[in-house]
Amino acid sequence: MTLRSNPGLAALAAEMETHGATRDAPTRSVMALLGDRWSTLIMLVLAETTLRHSELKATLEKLSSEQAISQKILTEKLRRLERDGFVARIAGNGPTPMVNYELTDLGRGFHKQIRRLIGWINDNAETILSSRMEADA
Amino acid sequence: MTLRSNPGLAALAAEMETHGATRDAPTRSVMALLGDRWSTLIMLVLAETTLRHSELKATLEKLSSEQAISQKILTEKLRRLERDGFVARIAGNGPTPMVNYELTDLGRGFHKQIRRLIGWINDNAETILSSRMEADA
DNA sequence: CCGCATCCTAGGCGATACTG
DNA sequence: CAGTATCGCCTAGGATGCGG
Repeated sequence: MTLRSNPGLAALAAEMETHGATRDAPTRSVMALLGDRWSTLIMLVLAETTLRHSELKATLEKLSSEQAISQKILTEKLRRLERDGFVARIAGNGPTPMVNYELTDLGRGFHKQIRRLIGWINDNAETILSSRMEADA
Repeated sequence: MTLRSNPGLAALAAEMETHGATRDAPTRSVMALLGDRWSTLIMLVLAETTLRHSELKATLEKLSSEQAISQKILTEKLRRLERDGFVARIAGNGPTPMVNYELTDLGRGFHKQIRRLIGWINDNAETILSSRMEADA
């Protein structure tokens, strides 16, 4: 099974090698969102309702038993999701800051994929857990 | 939209909070595989063919334009995939080491999910890239 | 209320050298 | 060939304080 005989895999691998520069294939950088600490959870929350920055932070705090997200990271993650077009940032123009975040159509599409993925993992959780218990024994 | 009124999200969040201890819900730890440097690529390769450790390393090197995987990391990743039951390790009992790795049925199922995910990202790559270009401008 | 700058820590990852 | 041990880098993430 050489590289030459398998262009499909090579193409996939090439996509996976890119890291998010403007013109790079987005495969790897988008998949990285699934692995990081907050991005997925942020999208799960925003899929339910549009929220302001502070409300979003509070909601994540309620949902997160261990630790709250820092403002810095929340802003960072939202910026990144906004850059990719998954989240829209709507700033009010009053005297006091008032910034709303919501999923775009693209974000909703991605959210569906996330839910499907979580569904598969849940469907196979028993198998995975029993494998772990056997391995750790 | 309180936590109480939204048990579905709370359940999802709870799963996402766990980190891979033996009895934890596997959601988060499995999603983390999608984000790391090598796990996904390893599964893409093993989905095509069973390989020995050294062959796998060589294949990953060919596919990876930038950098090769270190022996240490390859072993580490394989151990983890094996623990979760995605990969099977088949050691020969001859005088010279001869260890084959292949996907399990569970691993093949997971691989299908990965391909589906990559497919969605590719289908939406144009949108994502144009969003990035606009954001970076 | 929102975001930025600074400093800090933990963990992923890699290079190298060494065993059976 | 397969795996382990040691070392060091780099970056995601967190704590805190300031500015608009």
